[in-house]
Amino acid sequence: METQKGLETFRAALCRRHLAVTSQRMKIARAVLEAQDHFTADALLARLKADGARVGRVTVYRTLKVLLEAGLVEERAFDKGRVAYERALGRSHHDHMICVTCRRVIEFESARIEREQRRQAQACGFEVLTHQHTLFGHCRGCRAKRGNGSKA
Amino acid sequence: METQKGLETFRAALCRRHLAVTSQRMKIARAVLEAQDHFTADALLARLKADGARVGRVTVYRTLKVLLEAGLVEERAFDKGRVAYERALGRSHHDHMICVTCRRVIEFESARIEREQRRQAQACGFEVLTHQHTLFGHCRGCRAKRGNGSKA
DNA sequence: AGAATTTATGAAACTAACTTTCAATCATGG
DNA sequence: CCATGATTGAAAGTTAGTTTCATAAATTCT
Repeated sequence: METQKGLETFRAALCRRHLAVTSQRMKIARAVLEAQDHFTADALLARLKADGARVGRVTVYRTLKVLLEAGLVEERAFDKGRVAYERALGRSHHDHMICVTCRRVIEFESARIEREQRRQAQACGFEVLTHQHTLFGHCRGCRAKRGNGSKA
Repeated sequence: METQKGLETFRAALCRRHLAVTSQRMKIARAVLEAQDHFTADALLARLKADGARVGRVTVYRTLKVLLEAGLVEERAFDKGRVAYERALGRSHHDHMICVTCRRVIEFESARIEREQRRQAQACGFEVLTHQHTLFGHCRGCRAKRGNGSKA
């Protein structure tokens, strides 16, 4: 499974930063690498606790930072005031559409957009590390339910 | 000036919502419509207070919400945990590159990206209301200063 | 005009999402 | 088995934003 590769990368990241491989850190990393969708730090903590792990909020945040810098998770700003995390390993880069009604998240990918984005950055002498591209609107389902007929 | 047109739109928005045109609301709207760059709600409040206006935080937030729904300002999620606002009137839509070192904000515009984005949304039956496209990285200046030579 | 009713305002209290602090715990080497 | 240093997490602090509610201002009624 991909998780194993991720855990190795995580170990290496800890090593590079002279941090010990502890059971808490490994548990958090494993939970993150196995996550199937977006999650908040607090949701992650809750899940770990529900699974009987003895970890604190602080350690979760600290470990997420390491995972982030190792490129194993990415941060998203879907809702204001809170950060959503998303596993980055084993998934191609993608962007998001958020339904403002039902909060559903639809992923999309466009090589054309990525290419044009790279061109734009290059023109400004800007080196892109990460990016976020999010569309907010109404998903098909919510449009069907109402507000669809007249205004498009 | 564009500000006048914005104030008219704001008045109309207040009217539509059966809200009175008060001096506080007008002062806030004027400050927003005259803002040249991105600002946070608290920074706006501080500026108004510095200018001698007697307004409270609550009224600022409430008024920003009206301005937002009237399309006169847009929200941005540049830094996590805080919302930046940006005047929307009299400016064409644009996206941003944020230098993670110096926090400089560079604006860019790409019809090609907008078009492709619309295509992607359409393919999913998604109706786009707003979007945000932000690149995080190193600006030309910060690249020149260091970390440029070897790694690209 | 003055009373009654409605609406707006903002200080203070609250909340949510983190972050910082620090005493206790744990691991490792000697 | 003790000393040293890293790790942990509870509790306190911080920040951005929201809710509550008493007061103030405006509007309507008579």
